[in-house]
Amino acid sequence: MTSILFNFMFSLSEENYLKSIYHLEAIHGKGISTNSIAKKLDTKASSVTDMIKKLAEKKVLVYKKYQGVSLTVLGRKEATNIVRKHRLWEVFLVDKLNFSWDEVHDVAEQLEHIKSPKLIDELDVFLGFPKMDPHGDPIPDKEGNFQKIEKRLLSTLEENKTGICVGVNDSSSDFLKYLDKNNIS
Amino acid sequence: MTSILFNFMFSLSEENYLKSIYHLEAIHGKGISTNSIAKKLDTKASSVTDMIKKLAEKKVLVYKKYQGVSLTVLGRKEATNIVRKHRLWEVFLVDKLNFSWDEVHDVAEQLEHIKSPKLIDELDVFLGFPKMDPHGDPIPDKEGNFQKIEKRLLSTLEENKTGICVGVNDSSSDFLKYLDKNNIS
DNA sequence: ATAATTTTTTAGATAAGACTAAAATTTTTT
DNA sequence: AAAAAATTTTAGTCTTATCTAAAAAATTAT
Repeated sequence: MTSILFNFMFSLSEENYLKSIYHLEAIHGKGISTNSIAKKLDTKASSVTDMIKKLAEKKVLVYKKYQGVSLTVLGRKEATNIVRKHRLWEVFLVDKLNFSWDEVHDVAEQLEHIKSPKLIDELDVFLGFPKMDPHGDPIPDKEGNFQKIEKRLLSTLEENKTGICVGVNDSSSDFLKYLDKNNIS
Repeated sequence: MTSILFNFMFSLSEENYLKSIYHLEAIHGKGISTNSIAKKLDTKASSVTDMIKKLAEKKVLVYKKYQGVSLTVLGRKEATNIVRKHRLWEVFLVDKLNFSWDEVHDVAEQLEHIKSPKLIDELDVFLGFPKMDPHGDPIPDKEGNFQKIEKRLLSTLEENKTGICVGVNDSSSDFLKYLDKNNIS
């Protein structure tokens, strides 16, 4: 009685692979290695090989043995939509349910897999079409477009100069608490 | 990389079994048959036997071969919490996201499995501690208590008498549309 | 350029949750 | 109270997504 997946739908696991590859491509460009995916998902390289074969058959990525993978247009569209859902849910949790920014990640990881186009579009309306999530990352719109935000590392900011902190790279609970203690929000 | 379940947590499938048995007990009392569970979950009796053995080991129900099952206190607590989550999400969808009452069921089926005590408690606060879902069914509170509501069938209502429609037994989309057409809301 | 190391893939195994077919048990009918 | 029918359980198989161990290929070092 495990719920049915249509051809154009993806399992929880497939979605997590797509999202990870998407994030890795954003940093390292095309041709993501098996090992880096394994590290990101805290799994074994052999598991990754199995899954990317399956995802290649589903036309969401291109795979050639020993040469890493790249998302197709379809795969990137799918991944972007998962990111959109994740970030909209984070806004909901912080703006409406009194979550702090260091608490939202695990719950959003679950909520991002809920399948209902109407749900996410209405959530977008309800939240007032936010452009950024609580960590300062951009939220893709329905079509997958989002604004790039000019960001630089706090460590490259000169002493006594000021800036607006719009996001963090390390969203671990510990690091976010450290920022709170130093009045960076 | 399938997400980890702690001992006190239940898989998607386990939760669906608990919920079904809970609903069957509400109608038929203790001692729910293998076949009735199979029908409710649209699965095979042999699959049910496997699962109820597993759930009996986890102490959420009592099972004796050929004699059906009954929820334990722990099992009922777990099931009630799933029902609470389902119905709170239904209220959210209707009150905040412009869903109509005939659209909420499938999405709530997914949302009810999100694991986060804070999420559901804050959602309860955000919605103003609703006592009823959009179908007129009671929403259990944090402790699992809820008010029983006096309900009778519309078919037992005399002609030209009026009443307040608080719920439906058949929540299929077609039936709910039929009600809309006849101005019953 | 060959040896050592690292990465990736293959092969085979496992666990959860479902299935089919057949056996066991209970219930109903006569 | 037997026989027939229905229900439930067992036994064995399948799929998905994982794993370990070993083989293959690519990369790095000497």
